[in-house]
Amino acid sequence: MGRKPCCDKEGLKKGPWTSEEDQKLIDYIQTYGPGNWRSLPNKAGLKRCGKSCRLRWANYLRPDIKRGNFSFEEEETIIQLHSILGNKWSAIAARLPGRTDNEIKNHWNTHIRKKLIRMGIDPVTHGPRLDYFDLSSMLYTPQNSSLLNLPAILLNLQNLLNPELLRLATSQNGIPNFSRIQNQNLSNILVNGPDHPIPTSQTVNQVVEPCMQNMPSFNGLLCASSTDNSGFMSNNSYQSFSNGSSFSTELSPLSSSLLHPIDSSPTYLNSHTSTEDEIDSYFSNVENLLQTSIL
DNA sequence: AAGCCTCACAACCGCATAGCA
DNA sequence: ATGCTATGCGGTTGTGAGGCT
Repeated sequence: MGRKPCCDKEGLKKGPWTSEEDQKLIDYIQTYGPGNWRSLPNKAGLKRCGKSCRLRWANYLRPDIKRGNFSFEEEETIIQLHSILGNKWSAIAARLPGRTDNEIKNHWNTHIRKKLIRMGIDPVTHGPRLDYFDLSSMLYTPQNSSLLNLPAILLNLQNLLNPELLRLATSQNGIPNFSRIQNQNLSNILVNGPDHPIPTSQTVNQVVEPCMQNMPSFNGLLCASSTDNSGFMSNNSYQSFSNGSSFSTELSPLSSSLLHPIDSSPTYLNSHTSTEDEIDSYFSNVENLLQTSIL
């Protein structure tokens, strides 16, 4: 004997709910409570299956649902939880009062996922994307001497680094020839960001680790910063950069202080929308600038 | 103005699982 | 222990709005 369908498909309405249907469902649930979803449609006078009623109530009609745009803190929380829980939308929703799993899932797929991709972060692993940018040509062109590598690396880290700490680190650690480049306005790019943002690259993780070994003060430089919803880097995201794309399995307390940016300046973490053409153009400009700065 | 395209979000579908008889 | 049912969950699809050509 096969499993009975959750509801009799005959004569049941599908598709968008009308305001009359919504009102019937609200009236019924306010009077009797949700109770048995299977029998609810008949009792409430709805030609819908119980599943559809439950979904409509849970995702749209429930009085405690928070509508409207996701805040920066909410997005940060989602990213952080997703890095730990994966696509466990209901578990994520449980930690975001007023948000439904469906809403979070949709927001992830339509907004957050794309933002992470634009930033060069794999939305599945929360580590650097391996298929997005190949900086090896930039780092190892014949014109490049090895001295070019670190500034190039740092340019690509500008999304991740607190500029003040970056300046401190570069001055304290005496990166060869870097001060000369700074004198030629490269520091402005590092600190203020270019007109267009650059995403984190596939090679960032590969090149940062040796840097970190040589420069212990780099640990702790990675920071989250944003003043609006346009750009962000979650704690786990930058943790994953700093420890080789693995992250703590222990969920840190989701206090707002943890999520607060170190620097509220909107300038250096500038990840507004950019096309791949713009990104290509940006890298081309950076390469030219570096070459003219050093030669 | 019309057709096409893209995006965001609501809703659906099928599977998993908990709970109960 | 087993089978059935209701509910929960996550992936996918459908639809409408807005932008673009």
